[in-house]
Amino acid sequence: MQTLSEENYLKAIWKLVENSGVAVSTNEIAASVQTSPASVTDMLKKLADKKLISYQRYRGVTLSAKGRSVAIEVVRKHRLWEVFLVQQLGFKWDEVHDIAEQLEHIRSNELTEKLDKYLGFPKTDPHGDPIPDKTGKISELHQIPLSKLEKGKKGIMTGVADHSTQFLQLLDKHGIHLGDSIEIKETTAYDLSIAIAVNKKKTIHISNSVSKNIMVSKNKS
Amino acid sequence: MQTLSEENYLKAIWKLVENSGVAVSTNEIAASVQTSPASVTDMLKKLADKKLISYQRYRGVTLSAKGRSVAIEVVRKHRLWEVFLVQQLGFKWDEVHDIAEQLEHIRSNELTEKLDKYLGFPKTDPHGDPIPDKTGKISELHQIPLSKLEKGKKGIMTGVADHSTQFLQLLDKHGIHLGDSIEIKETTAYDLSIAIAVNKKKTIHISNSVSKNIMVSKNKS
DNA sequence: TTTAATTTTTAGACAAGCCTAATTTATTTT
DNA sequence: AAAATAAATTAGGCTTGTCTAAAAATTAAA
Repeated sequence: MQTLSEENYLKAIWKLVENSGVAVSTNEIAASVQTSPASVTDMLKKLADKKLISYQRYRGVTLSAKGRSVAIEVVRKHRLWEVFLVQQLGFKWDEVHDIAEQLEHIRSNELTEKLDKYLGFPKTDPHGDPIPDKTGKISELHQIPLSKLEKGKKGIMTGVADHSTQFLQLLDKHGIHLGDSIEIKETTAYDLSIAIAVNKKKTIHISNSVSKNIMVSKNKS
Repeated sequence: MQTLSEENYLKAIWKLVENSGVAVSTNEIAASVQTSPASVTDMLKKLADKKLISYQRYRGVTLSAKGRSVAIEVVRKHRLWEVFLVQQLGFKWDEVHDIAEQLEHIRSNELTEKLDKYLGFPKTDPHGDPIPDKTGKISELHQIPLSKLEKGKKGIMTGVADHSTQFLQLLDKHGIHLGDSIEIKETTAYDLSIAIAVNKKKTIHISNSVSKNIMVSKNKS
């Protein structure tokens, strides 16, 4: 049984490892959980004692099988609750993160499974992130940033790399939503900004900092 | 903003005051939150500093207006989540307490209000306990223990005084549910046991320790 | 109304999680 | 390869919420 704090560390480490594929540093974890490096070192010792991570001083951290499964379970709950909040309760996609951060720590396997079933075993959360199944398996996404798509190519928007309220609201303002088809109409080498057609209708102009954070699944031509 | 532990103390004090109407003792609170009297004294000081309770050493405790409103908000959330767990997710009424104990601490007014609406603004939880409304108002129940009903009288079962899994499962086994009509068929002076007719059909015999914990709303004749 | 029993509080400790400041190890630069 | 820089760890402390044992206050009993 893990404490709330331990769960948050494991989740943070999982996300960092997931993105980089290599061992993560104390500083990275500290930035991720918003605490001091010294506090992270303390916690890493505890997690190592509990065999949840593999850790050697000054050498960085990776998750053990057990630690990974705890982390994935937390992520699973977070994303399921986000689906509940948006689909059932009518929250907007930029409003659910903080609430799901709390709900993800509710302890009851039966609750998680019943919620999953209630929601119809969703594959992704409201931001397009995959929801691990009960065994911890996570479906592959085959996404690339919109910024990597060449002129003339089309994709379906299936996710975001930036989950901040600010960014999500910006997409709302531009009328860009999960599932929309996006075609690259124009690219500008100077600032890497692009013009895109959304659902074959409105054409809008977005900067590279925006297109980097829009994830799309490739389509032919 | 209160800590999880503070919320649990306030809830416990509220329930004790609600039942007795008088100031509650350190020992009663200790029994209720399953801790030592010394720990309770420590916490009472903190709660008094925060003006959540009115407290003088050796003299017992009552809630301040602010403390009462925090406690009622926690109870409101607990009972709303119980409705969700039973009505939406299909939990049985004896399975939801521990999960609701966790969910009651989730912080988000918007979540509470949306959940309330989603559930159709229920008046009572799966055990018949009234759900405080958004302003903290709690509807009166007009219940009496089944043991106080005289021979020949009828009532509608509307609640339980004992919320334990054991007791709830016993009622299930007897086929006694919220909303059932109950008529006193026979009373036995010796052991205070009674024979009752449930929904005008099956007649069953129950002991006083059981009838004491079944709450009914009186009906004519 | 003094003594005995009970209740409550104080004293002193401890674990979890966090902090800052100082030190140690690793990495980069020259 | 030595010096400078950056990263990580240790040392020492703080708060919250808990504990046990001892002391004080209240209540009940003789």
